[in-house]
Amino acid sequence: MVRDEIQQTLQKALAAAQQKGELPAVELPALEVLRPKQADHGDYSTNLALVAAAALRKAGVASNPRSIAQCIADHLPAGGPIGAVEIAGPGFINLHLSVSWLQQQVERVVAAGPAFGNLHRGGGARWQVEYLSANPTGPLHYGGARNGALGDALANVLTAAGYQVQREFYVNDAGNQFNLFAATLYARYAQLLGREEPIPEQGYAGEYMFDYAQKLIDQHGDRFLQLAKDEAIAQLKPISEALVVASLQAELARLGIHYDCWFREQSLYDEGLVDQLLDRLRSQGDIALRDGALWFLATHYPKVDKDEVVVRSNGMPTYFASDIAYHYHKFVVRGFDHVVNVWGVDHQGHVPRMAAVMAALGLDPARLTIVLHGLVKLIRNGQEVKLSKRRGTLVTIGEVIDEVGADAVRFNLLTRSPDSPVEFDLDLAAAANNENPVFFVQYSHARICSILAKAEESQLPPPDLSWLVHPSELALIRKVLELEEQVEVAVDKLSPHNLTHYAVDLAKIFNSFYRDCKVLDPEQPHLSAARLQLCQAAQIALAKTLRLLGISAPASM
RNA sequence: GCGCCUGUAGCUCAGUGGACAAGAGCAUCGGUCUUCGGAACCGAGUGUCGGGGGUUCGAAUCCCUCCAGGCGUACCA
Repeated sequence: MVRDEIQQTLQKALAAAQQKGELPAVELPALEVLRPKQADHGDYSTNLALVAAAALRKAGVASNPRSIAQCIADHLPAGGPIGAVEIAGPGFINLHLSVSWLQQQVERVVAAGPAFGNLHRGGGARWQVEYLSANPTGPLHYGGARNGALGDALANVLTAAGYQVQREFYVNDAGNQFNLFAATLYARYAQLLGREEPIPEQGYAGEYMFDYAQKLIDQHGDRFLQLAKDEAIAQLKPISEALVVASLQAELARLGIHYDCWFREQSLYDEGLVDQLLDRLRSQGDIALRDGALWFLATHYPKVDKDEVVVRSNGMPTYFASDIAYHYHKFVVRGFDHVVNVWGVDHQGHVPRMAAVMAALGLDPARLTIVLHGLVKLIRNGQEVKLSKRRGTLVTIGEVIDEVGADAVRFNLLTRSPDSPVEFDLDLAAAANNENPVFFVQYSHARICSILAKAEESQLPPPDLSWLVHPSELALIRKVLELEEQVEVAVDKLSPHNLTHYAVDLAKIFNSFYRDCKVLDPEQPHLSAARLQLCQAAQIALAKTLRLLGISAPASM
């Protein structure tokens, strides 16, 4: 990656200057390579001299940042990525990339192809990303789209960065909600078959329950009506779970989301893992009986101010009991090096307690990262749409895709940083359909593909990249190369939202290049060949960015 | 009450210590074009970076405080 190379080069120049005694050998903080906002400040810059001057001053040595900068600049080698060097302002060292070096990079990008943008940071470490987990009690409401888009893009980015990533959906099929779901389903099933059967109190009133019930009838006829109600519901549970999971899979596939593993909460009970771990924690003094309930004493661990019930006084375990077993399963049974859980901020209260669970299990809490994201407020007709699965007033992911389109939904949600709350106005999104940045980006991609396709008709000489000297050509090369840094940022922050902004930038810079530089010019075959290869590089970078975001990169539209 | 998050252009949002103009998209206004796909390009205007105080050579960015909104603070998930 370019920035790493620059960083190392600067480090060496500094060391060389210190070794020769031209600069005092003082300890310095980590060297920062910056991206100046202004183009005439170079491609990269560093405040190294300013930092060094401050350190010297502290050590009692008089110093001048500008002369330190000059000294470091004098030790920069020629021939690498660095071209012109300037000392500017109070002592910034501004670095311009060398033109010939930039030209060569185009070939590197094309040679890498779809692998361009991949990094070797992960070293194959086994990571799991768990996202969108929910009760299997119906279609996913729109808020889930943000969780899904974020988790999925995160998994893509981590994979590109060299981690071995497993995508997981945790199916909460063990709790009260799922029992209620099965009981409701039974009632709807009976009703469709003509038997009077009220849905349970607090049951799932949504219309979609009739759809599930109809599917049951299609597959199993009326045979559950022959059974006693309790027995029927018990038998219905696994069948209806499979039904719901299948429809979740279909709904999520429309958003481009696929999982490696659908992990059933109930399996943790079936295997006895929950009991086993509660026993273990009890014997090590982290669980105690209080007021008839069993409590996990989270306050034994740092930053936690509340204990948490694991088994209610009525004998029913809470979700938290299975959460303990679940994370044990992730780290110990399956041996993931690191786990990322993507949660809505409404679960923020559990973050410190999960750290306590990790510690109690003898695991390093740093191996579990919880990415929180703001909730989505859906606006329709200027009014907030309240979401409730139980009352049946939900707007599903599928419905929003119908209105706005999967690519636009993902792009829109991935433009925001996870921290920020989102107000999504359906009318606005639908009305502004053609003005959506996602189409701008996709259009640019289609345009490049069209040029590449057209070029196949013409005979061109082998590309000589030294023809690429136009400012718009060089700007495009720079932007293409930036993808690697953008992937790194996304991994560091565990948020891919910078990539949507990068995609818009890249598309814009390509469009300017397209205006300024005619690619296929019969009069200039050598220039055409070089520009064509640059187009290939741009297509590779743009398609890769979109792929990481989970957005389609159409060749025509 | 306490904790976490958010407050940046008319709207939707980036930027979270660096440079004499604070950025993008949309919207608005003006221009380009006999086009390798005009779903394009070029240009213009718009900001008390929620208010106030502080730290720093340098603050939208760090600290304190206040205001506004969201979420959390259950033997719910």
